[in-house]
Amino acid sequence: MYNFRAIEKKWQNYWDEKGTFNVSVDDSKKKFYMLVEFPYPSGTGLHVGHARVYSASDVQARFRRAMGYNVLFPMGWDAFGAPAEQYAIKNHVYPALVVKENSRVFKEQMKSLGLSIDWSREFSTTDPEYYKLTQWQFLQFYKAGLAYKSYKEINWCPKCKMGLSNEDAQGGVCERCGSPTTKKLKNQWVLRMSDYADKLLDGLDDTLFLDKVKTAQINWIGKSVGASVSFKLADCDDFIEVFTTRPDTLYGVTFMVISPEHEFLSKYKDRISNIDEVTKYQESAKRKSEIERTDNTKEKTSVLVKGLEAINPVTGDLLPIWVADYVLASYGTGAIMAVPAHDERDYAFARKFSIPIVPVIDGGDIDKEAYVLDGVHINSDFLNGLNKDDAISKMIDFLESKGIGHKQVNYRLQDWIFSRQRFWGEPIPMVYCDSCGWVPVDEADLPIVLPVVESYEPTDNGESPLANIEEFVNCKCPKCGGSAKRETDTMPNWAGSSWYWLRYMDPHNSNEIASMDAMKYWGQVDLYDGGMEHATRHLLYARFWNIFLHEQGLVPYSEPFLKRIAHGMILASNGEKMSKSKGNVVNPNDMINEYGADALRTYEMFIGDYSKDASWNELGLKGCSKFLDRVWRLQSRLSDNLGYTDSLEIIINQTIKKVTNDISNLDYNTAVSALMILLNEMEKLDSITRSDYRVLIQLLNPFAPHITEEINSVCGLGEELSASAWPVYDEDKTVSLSYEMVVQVNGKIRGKIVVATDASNDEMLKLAYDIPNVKVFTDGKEVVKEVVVPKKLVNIVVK
RNA sequence: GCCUGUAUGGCGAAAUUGGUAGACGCGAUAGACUCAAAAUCUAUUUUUCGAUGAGGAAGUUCCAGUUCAAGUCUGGAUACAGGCACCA
Repeated sequence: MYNFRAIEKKWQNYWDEKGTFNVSVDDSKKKFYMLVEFPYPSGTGLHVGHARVYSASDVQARFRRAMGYNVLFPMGWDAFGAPAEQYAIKNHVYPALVVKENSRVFKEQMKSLGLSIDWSREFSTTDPEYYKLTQWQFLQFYKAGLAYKSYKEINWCPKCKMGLSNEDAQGGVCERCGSPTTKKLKNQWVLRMSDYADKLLDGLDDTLFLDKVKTAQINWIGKSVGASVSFKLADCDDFIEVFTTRPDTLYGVTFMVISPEHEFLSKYKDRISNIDEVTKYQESAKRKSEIERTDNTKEKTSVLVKGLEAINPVTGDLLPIWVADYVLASYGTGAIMAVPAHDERDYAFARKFSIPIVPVIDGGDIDKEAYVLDGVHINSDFLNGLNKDDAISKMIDFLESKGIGHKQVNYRLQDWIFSRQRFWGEPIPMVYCDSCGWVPVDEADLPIVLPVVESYEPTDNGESPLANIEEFVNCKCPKCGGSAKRETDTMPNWAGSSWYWLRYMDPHNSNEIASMDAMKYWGQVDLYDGGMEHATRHLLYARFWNIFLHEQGLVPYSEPFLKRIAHGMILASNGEKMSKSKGNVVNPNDMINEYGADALRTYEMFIGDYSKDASWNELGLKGCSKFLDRVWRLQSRLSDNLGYTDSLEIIINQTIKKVTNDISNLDYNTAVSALMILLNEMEKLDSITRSDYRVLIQLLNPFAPHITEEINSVCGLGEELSASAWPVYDEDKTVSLSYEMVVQVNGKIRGKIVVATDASNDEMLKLAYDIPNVKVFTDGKEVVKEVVVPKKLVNIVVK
């Protein structure tokens, strides 16, 4: 066993002292920007899942460097958020100190992995110099009219006095303290992201995101084309507006459903005879999450709103109005027209509450189930006999002519609620003045710094802990100079991560996000690696942010990321998620101590398809450590000769080709396997040349940078690997002169024979028929067909 | 529930995208070296019939289908994973 501990330390110190991986703008070189989602520096330290992702990014960075690129491979910390705040509340420590300590540990661990990061560009989203610019960018959103205040509901735990995510409020119970949660209406800052829905959709065409990532984004935006229709209330000159993708089924509407949050319930409370029942239902809805509310396996609950009725605009029929929580206030108008004959949910609802079902599309048997397929219209007056598309456009024309509806595009994408009632986030730089209203902080007064205090206890009324800190809250109005109060909401965790890749390009610039020169040179992120769990929100927020900055002339590209990929997770050996509570977390430090960083990196690359989850198995790591040991011991076979050994020439060229392609395609596991095969071949020989050895360690270098650099140095094989060009292969020398041809009869293998690579189809057939075992299956049979696949196989079809 | 993925030996996996299923690694078994062990090396290792040979049969979650040929394509089912807007 070679002394990996000393070797790894030696090269890590060497790279550190020399600044080997620090880069600067260099117009003479093409650039490659390798970005990986920066971590939240938790107190538990790095996880082997992190190690896989950063190792893979490092393989890519080292490979691209060898390919001649000027590679930007930076790292930083996404450190605002609840965990640091919770820790701070409990231990009365300023959260910045927690962040400092945690990120120090993370950095140390990353260094011990031998990552080729340019550490001169490190920052944390919690640095005042950084969040000053985050605040500045918020002001640009505000000044462009994209930030507004609006009342939005949040999950609320009355005991913890905290806003909760849906996950933390699952089943109407606070995950932290177990007490029942409710909803609270808060006046929140919101960014007008839905205005960018089409831009976010169209921009995807200019990217090379993985298809599943694109699909996730497209579905999240959820564009649908339909119509807005106004239903007049009976006895009243007011209208319920609905969005529907099927205005052609208007003749089949027999009732309407509104969400418990619908404004008419309070507006007309005096006319609703069963208002107590309705109010009770509204309360129960507050305890449910949207997932529970829209779960189709659960029985629909609903209350008839007595005293309010709407009128079907085409039939003139009176429509009962129901309130039900499966209708969400956040989608469309918070009200729907129900067509029970042709919608499964409406059908189940109508059946349960004995509401009439009127078929308007021919087909199916509506006594049994809703008919959701296409057909011609019936019972629909002027639409009768038309197909779906024609009926939709004719109905929209009709609605427009009557002034009670119009064509409309609807999005699932909502505006971005940008307020959090937390201490540990970027303060939103706004001031409320009784005479001037909301006023933005003067840009020159940024950053609005988080105060250093002893207690971060939450408030009783749902305000941020900042609201308790008077010296923070009280200020002068930037406009009139009168006394005013600061906004105490802070920004969501997503804010700091919505522009961090720009900052890496010019991290010490104190005047602007980054200089235009730096942003033009480093350009778009060439490869952005992150988890699938961030493929919707983070990626959409970041793209929205960047598109906006581009429109403001602040950044040179509209789309920030050229290619976004998604890696899998590392699971415990039993396939469960690793978590502290289950006690199954594997610490990379322990693995590095026992097997070395090179072995850990190689194993994590070899463990399986990078895009898929993989279960941890220490025996696999042991195997990779053995592999590196064998590479080390190959030194004993090293001769003084140069040039590839004749018998290795083809496999060396094949391996260069395979490893090059595999790393480019992120097929790290098969690249490692190809290197193992090459090593197996070399070990069969008594001696290998210096060129043989050098090419092996060059190809292995991105995976195991320390041991390869050491072998290269002690054997004097050539220039330092981190400064060497990637080996090239000769295509002609990747193909051998002969191959094993497969012979099938009726698709079953009946023989194999070695054939010259350049054999003609006729020669292949002749050799196939000559095989004794093939004769057994063809003799006396009629040959129906002969299939010849050059350089592969022959299939003889007989009857 | 909805959206998106995934499913291959005892285990992690591969398969040039319709052309030899199981490369490579782990584990296991047997052997060499050793007083012995570890380490290392060699051989075997999908199941089954056959004699440990030649060879045959079955086999990529399940059920159908397309094709000379299906892990790969089509339709349906099941299970698991990720996301569902204040976890990061």
